[in-house]
Amino acid sequence: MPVSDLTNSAQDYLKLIWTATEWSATPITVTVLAERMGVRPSTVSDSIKKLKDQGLLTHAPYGTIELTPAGSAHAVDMVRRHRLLETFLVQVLGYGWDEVHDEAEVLEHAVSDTMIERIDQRLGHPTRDPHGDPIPSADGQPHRPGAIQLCHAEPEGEVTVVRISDADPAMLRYFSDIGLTPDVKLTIQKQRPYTDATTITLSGQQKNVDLGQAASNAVWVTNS
Amino acid sequence: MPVSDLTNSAQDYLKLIWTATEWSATPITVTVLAERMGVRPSTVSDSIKKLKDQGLLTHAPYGTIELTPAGSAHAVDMVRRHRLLETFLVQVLGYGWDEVHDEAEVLEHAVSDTMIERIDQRLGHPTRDPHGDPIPSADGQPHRPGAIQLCHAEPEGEVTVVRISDADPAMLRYFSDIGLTPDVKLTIQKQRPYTDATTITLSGQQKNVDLGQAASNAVWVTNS
DNA sequence: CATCCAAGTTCGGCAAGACTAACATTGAAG
DNA sequence: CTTCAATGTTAGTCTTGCCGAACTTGGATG
Repeated sequence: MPVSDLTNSAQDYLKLIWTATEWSATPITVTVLAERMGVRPSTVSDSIKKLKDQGLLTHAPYGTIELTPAGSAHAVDMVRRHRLLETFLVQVLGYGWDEVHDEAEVLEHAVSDTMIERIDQRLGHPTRDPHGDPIPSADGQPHRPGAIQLCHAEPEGEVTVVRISDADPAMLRYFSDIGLTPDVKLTIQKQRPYTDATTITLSGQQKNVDLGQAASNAVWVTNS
Repeated sequence: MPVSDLTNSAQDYLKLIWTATEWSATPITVTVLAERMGVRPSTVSDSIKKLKDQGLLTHAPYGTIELTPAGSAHAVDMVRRHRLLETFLVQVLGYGWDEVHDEAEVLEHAVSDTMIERIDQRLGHPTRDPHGDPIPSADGQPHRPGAIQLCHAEPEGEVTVVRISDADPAMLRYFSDIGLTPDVKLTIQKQRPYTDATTITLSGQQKNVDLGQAASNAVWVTNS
C-alpha cells in the first residue's frame, strides 16, 4: 500500500508518532497527539482505532501506541517529504528557514512521488533539512546519535547546534533573529537543572542570551 | 473572502466554469461539469446551489450558470495558480510540458499565496504557461483575441500555434512526440468541414500529419 | 400543439472526520 | 488499600461531499 492511499490525517498521525520518538524515547500519548494535531482526544482515539485496523500501529486500550513496520515505513516517507520540501523552499524559492514549516506541512500531502524525486535530484540528494534534521533516504534511516537537548547539556565550553525542532514557528523566528541556527557554535554559561533558564553565548558575539524551558528543549547540540 | 476560504471542490467548480468560457462562448452545462469533475450530475446540482448561496455564481433552476464578479475573481486566482505552477514545474524541475497538468491540479489547492508570489518572482512574471495559455496577472485579464481552433482554420499557408488545451495528458504526449508545441509554425494542408481529418505540415518537416476531431479541437492558432 | 426524452433537480443515505458529553481506567498520594 | 484526578474511550451528532433513485422541465419532433 503506497502512502498516497492513506488520508491526509492518517499520514499526519503516523508522521507525528514517528517524529515523537526520533529524538527521545518516551512513547507518545493520546493527549499530546491531540494537541499536536489540533483536535480533541476523542478524535485521536477514533483515528488510532482506524490506523490499528489498517495494521499501521499497535495499541491496547489505555496502552502505549507503537508503529508497526508498515506504519513506520509510511511515517518515514512523510518525514522525507516534509524535510525535502523544507530544503527546497529555502534553497530554490528563497524562504527563510524559520518560514518553511507550515508550507511544507501542506505540500507534503499534495506533491507526487515523482515531484519528490525531482526535488531530491535538483537539490543533489541533501542529507539534512534547514533545521538540521536528517532527511531519510528513500528507505528507512537511523537518527543522529549523540545529540542532546540544550537543557540537558553541561556547561562545558563550546558545543555545536545540530538541530532545532521546527514545531513552533514563532520560536524559530526568534532563534533566527538572534543568529541561533543549525551548525552554529555556542558556549553554555549556566545550566540550572530545577529552573527554566539556560544562559548561552553564541560564538563570536559578546552578549549572553537566556533561553527558557521551551527554547532550550527545542535546541539539540553535540560536544565539539 | 480569500480564495483559500473555499473548499477544494468549490475552487475546482469555479475554475472549470471560468475556463469553459475562456476560449468559446457556449455556456457550460451541468452534465459537462459533472464529466470534468468526475462526479454525478446530482452532485453538481447540489454544489452549484451552495456556490449560488455564497454569491459566487447565478443560476436559475434549469437555466445557465454564470459567475458573479466575486466568483470570477476566485476562478481567475485559481487559473493563475495553475498556470504559474505548470510553468514552474517545467522551468525549475525539468518536467515535460505534457506532464505538468495533473501535478498542478493538486498543487494549486495546496500552495500558499506567498509561495505563488515567490514562484512568480522566481520565473520573472511569465505571461504564458507551457501550453501557451495566458497567465492572469494578480487581478483579472482579457483572453487572447484572434486565436481559433485548428479545426476551424482555413488552409491558407502558415499559422502559429498559440495554445494547446491541457485537458488530455495522453494527447499532450502525442503532440509532444510529433513536435507540435506552442509557438511552432505549421501549414494546414487540407481542412474538410464535415469529416474528422485536418492534415498539417510542421514547418521544416517533410511529413504530413493527420489530426482527428479531438486533436484539432485542442490546438489553437493565429494567422502569420 | 401534443408528446417524450434528455437534461436537470430533489431527496434520503453513507463515510470520513470532527465535536461534546458521559463513562472507564490507571496510578499516585494519602 | 482506597480514593480521585488525569488520561483515555465510547456514544451520539454535525458537516461535507458524494451517491442512486425518483421526480420535474422544456425543447425538438412529428
